[in-house]
Amino acid sequence: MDSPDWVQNIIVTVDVVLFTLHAQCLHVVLMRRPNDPFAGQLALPGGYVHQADDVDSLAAAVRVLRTKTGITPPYLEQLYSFADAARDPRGWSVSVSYFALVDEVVLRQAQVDVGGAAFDLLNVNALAPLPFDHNRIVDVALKRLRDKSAYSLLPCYLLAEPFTFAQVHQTYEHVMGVALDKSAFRRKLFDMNVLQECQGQRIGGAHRPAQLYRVKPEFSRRLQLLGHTSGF
Amino acid sequence: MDSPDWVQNIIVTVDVVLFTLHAQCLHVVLMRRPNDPFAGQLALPGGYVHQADDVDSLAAAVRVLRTKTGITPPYLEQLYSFADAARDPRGWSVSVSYFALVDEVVLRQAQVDVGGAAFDLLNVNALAPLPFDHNRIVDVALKRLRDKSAYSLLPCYLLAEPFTFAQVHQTYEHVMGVALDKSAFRRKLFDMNVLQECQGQRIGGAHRPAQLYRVKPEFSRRLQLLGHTSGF
DNA sequence: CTAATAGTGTCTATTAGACAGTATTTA
DNA sequence: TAAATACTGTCTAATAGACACTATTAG
Repeated sequence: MDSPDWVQNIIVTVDVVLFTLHAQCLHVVLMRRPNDPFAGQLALPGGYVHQADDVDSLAAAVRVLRTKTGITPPYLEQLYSFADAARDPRGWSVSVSYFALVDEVVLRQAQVDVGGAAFDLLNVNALAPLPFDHNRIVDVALKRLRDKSAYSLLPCYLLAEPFTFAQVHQTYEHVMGVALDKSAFRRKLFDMNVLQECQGQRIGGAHRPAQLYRVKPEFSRRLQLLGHTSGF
Repeated sequence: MDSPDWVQNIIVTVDVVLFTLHAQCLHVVLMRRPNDPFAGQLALPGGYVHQADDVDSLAAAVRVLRTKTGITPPYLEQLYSFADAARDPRGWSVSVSYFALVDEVVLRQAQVDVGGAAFDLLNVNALAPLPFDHNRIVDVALKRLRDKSAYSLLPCYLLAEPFTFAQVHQTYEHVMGVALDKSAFRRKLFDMNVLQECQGQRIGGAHRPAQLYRVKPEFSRRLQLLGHTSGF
């Protein structure tokens, strides 16, 4: 690196693509921007990195989500960095982007806690034009989520625990956008050895009750916040 | 994003993990730092983003590599962003990191053009302690390279064209660090349909000459500089 | 019993590893 | 011819999809 005989004046932000499952479809959480640029428009939750408060960019992402949405998601992973002169009208900027998963129950509770309609959900299959390069960020996040879902337990983080095998199966289908053979999927899922059976059975209609599962503690929840490119 | 009622003063750099194959082992290109911090030590080629010159972080990475090593690598991909308060003694910093591949012939030619021992090679299996968090960056890059090599033509970019099947085979083995069955590898490689035969045959010892190949133009070389998460 | 959903077994087509065999060159 | 390397064919074990089957509940 050269000596700084010229001055850098680059904006550094974090943005989070927070996915959830609503009405059997993947949705992205969007917030109405309180300030310029693009005040009043729906955009990804994001914000400046605070040098004094954030030890690193992950901490910044966690803080932004907690502050703006009230959610601390069970899964959060760095996605990509979008860094160029044109993406923000204020000038050269870096967005260190993350993607996150949360179940709808936690999401709705947070929405109540924060006091109503703080954020909106948008179906990923019918995404409105977003400010900055946020459409591109969502596209990259969606691709990453689908790619990783083929060999990981990621979609399980979209479900409230405990959940049934059928719920997991449907969730993978909704995320991947294709039908998955039940039997083959069952083998693959349980061969991953990441779920554990729960006590109690699902009550429902006039049908055979299903076994309940949760993610094993060692793979579960906020542990994922640490390693940034772990397998699951 | 909130209004900037406080001031950001974050250093934004790019760093590149440039791999090559030397003496049948993966090596990383390192440069002796001309300035503080860590002046005189070997480190990854990197530098400040120049807001005036670089349209985006990829352009910054290309410029840094060209300027410092004389190399424009055939493959260059964003790796990860390392962004925290502690990695650089000068303060809160973001390193948008890239990884790149180049063959040793191009590398040596660049070394001559630049005028001698501008850079060093370090075997990835015996990596010295590096300044900043560069060891961690190399680790992440190495993992990414190995993961992607299992289902892509990435290791081909470590070879000078044209090359033989045997060379490709050995290169994959050196990158992955395991023996690969020749016959199965052959099927897999050609099923990818990314190589094309060349005129002429390799001359060598008193043996049957091998067919020569190159990467098909549509998958080849600096096209890769564009799409940032393409399959190959 | 029936209806409905949960869960299992089994056949088959495809794939990857192992490895033996054939082909083509120079000396 | 022999020696060396390039390339191909075939057997087999593991895998994934398709789909038929059994199991367990409420009414």
